[in-house]
Amino acid sequence: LSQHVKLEDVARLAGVSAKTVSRVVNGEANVSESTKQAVDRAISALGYKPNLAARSLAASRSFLIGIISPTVDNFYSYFHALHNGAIRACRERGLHLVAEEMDFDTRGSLQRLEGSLRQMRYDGVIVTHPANKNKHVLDLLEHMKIRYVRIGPVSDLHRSDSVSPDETQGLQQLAEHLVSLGHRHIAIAYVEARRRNLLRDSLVKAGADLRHLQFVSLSAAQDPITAGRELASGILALPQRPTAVFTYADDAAAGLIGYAWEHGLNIPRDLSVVGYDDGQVAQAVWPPLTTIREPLDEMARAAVSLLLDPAKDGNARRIVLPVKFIVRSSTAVPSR
Amino acid sequence: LSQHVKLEDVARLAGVSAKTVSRVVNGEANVSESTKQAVDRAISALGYKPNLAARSLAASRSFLIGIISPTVDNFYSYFHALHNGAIRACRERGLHLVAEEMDFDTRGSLQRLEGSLRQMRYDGVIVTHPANKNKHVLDLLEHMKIRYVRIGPVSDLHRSDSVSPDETQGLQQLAEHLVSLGHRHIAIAYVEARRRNLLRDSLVKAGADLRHLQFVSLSAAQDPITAGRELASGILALPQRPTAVFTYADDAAAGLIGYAWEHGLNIPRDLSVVGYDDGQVAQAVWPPLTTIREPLDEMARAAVSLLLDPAKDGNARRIVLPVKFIVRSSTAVPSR
DNA sequence: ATGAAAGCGCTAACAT
DNA sequence: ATGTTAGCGCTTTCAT
Repeated sequence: LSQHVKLEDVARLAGVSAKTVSRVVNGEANVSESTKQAVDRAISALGYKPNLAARSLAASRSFLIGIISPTVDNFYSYFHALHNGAIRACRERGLHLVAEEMDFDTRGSLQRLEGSLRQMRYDGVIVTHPANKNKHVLDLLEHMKIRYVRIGPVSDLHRSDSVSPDETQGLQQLAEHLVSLGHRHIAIAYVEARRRNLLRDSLVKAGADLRHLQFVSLSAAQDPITAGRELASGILALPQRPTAVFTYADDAAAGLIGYAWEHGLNIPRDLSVVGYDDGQVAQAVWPPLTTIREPLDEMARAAVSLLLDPAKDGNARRIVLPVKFIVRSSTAVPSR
Repeated sequence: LSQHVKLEDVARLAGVSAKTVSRVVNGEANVSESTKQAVDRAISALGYKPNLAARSLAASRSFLIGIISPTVDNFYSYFHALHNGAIRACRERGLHLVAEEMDFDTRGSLQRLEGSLRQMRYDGVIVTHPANKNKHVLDLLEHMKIRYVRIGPVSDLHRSDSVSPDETQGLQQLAEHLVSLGHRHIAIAYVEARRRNLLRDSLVKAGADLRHLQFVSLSAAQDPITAGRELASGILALPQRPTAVFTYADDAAAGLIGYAWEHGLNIPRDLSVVGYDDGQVAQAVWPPLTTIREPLDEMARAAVSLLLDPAKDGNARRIVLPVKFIVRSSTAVPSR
């Protein structure tokens, strides 16, 4: 595939003038069916996508829609928070952020992304979960020679610049918090083995007895609230009920807490609960959640920085930002 | 103010070449302090902003950063949902969405917006709350002759195209739901008088006795969760406690529910609760909230449509989309 | 129905 | 330190 296919290239292949190609691209009338087809064939053969900048300049329209909305700082969700941070970082540098939404289920989403990248010619691209783990997306970006930064926990660090949360310290603080409150029987509900292992090791380091820890694996596909309720039901049925539970997401913790109230338990008196994310839900439930917050705003800013000042050597750079452990009233001294 | 100030205009006023102006704009070295100042003066005198498209084309960089994130459908917040809808609607039409974040507190935010609008040359702009009620923003857009659509409830309908939720039907369903369950003493906690009045009238129409309704005004400035807790505390202290409460936001309902559990009340047995938004929080709390959902995705799509096909006559158009009333278990037959 | 030429507003490369 | 020239890739306008 060639790097930058132009209108002219298409015109040459189709054996028509550039203007005719332009007519086809813009769906103007006055094009015979036969030439239209010839042009369409040439376009898809070359993978042509019009250059947005050139188009905008000539047609004096931008093909961009703006949306004016307020800065929302508190109570946000993961992706929204990343977007906010990136928008601000861009603005400070005279850039703008464009969201490329991808549904990974749909066939053709990768192709659509490629088309979009072709025409937008981004200065750089930030890749979040789950695209940051998607081989096809990363391959595509590299093939198109587009600078990109992955955001979130990633393996193969050499592959590109990345910005990740560092959970070790936060999880250690959490472990010490629970142990110092007197918790011994602690349940860990996890989706990723990585985080389970980190927390397990932190708890042991904080003095917990490995034999008293319980691990419950949960599917990422499941709705977190339902998962939290099922988790609660499982825990309440246990002969030796833990006094504290860590869940992999605030939503799951919320489901757990709801189930507990419903069944006459009092949180945190009967069960301490720890969430993850510090999203909107963390403060909406009662009691508000002890949780862990990723520095999403700073992570997004760091990603923009990496994108904008190129590495001196060719090596992939990595920025690691510590998560923040937040104590609220969903954890307390166990009653037993 | 002139419509489209160009580099050349600045150059002429400053008495230098276009290239020199370009150097100043791009912060290149090799510009004497005196000419730099002269150029800067000319730039601000003319209100010059470089044309993004021209710049991109010449420099072969877009000044745009892309961010690839997944489609998130469930559990979203108001602005995020609007953005999602607009992003998709744009994509379907070969456009892209750029977020212009505005913090209305800061001085200079309007100027920044103006600069951004100048250089982006949006095909159209979607204006959400609270900017949709901001005279300065609307004046600016009109003065710059930029097509815009307001989204959300607006007055002065003649002023521009708009897309609004229609709450009457949804609130009527809510009113009938409560009355049919047997609720008579109902509290309405509101921020906007408009919505309070709508609900009041709906309740009366559904057969409620106006004398049994209680109205509690809340400040929009207050954190909704705290507001909900205070609301709960006020309601519990009442001699004649209502059997149902409507709150203006799910967050406030969440605060209310938390306070209730904490003080030994059972929701919905002792008190039915109704929220508004159907955001992430609505399903995270226990019991999940009976609430009202604005069709944010459709509203955003409608806004993009209005932007793209111009009105035949010059009249402002208005699209009204009904909200959806959603029954969950936070409302039930009163126990008394 | 199709083509040729000019130019959108800026920056790159090369002057001086 | 500053100016000149030639494009960037498309659409417009005007031919044919």
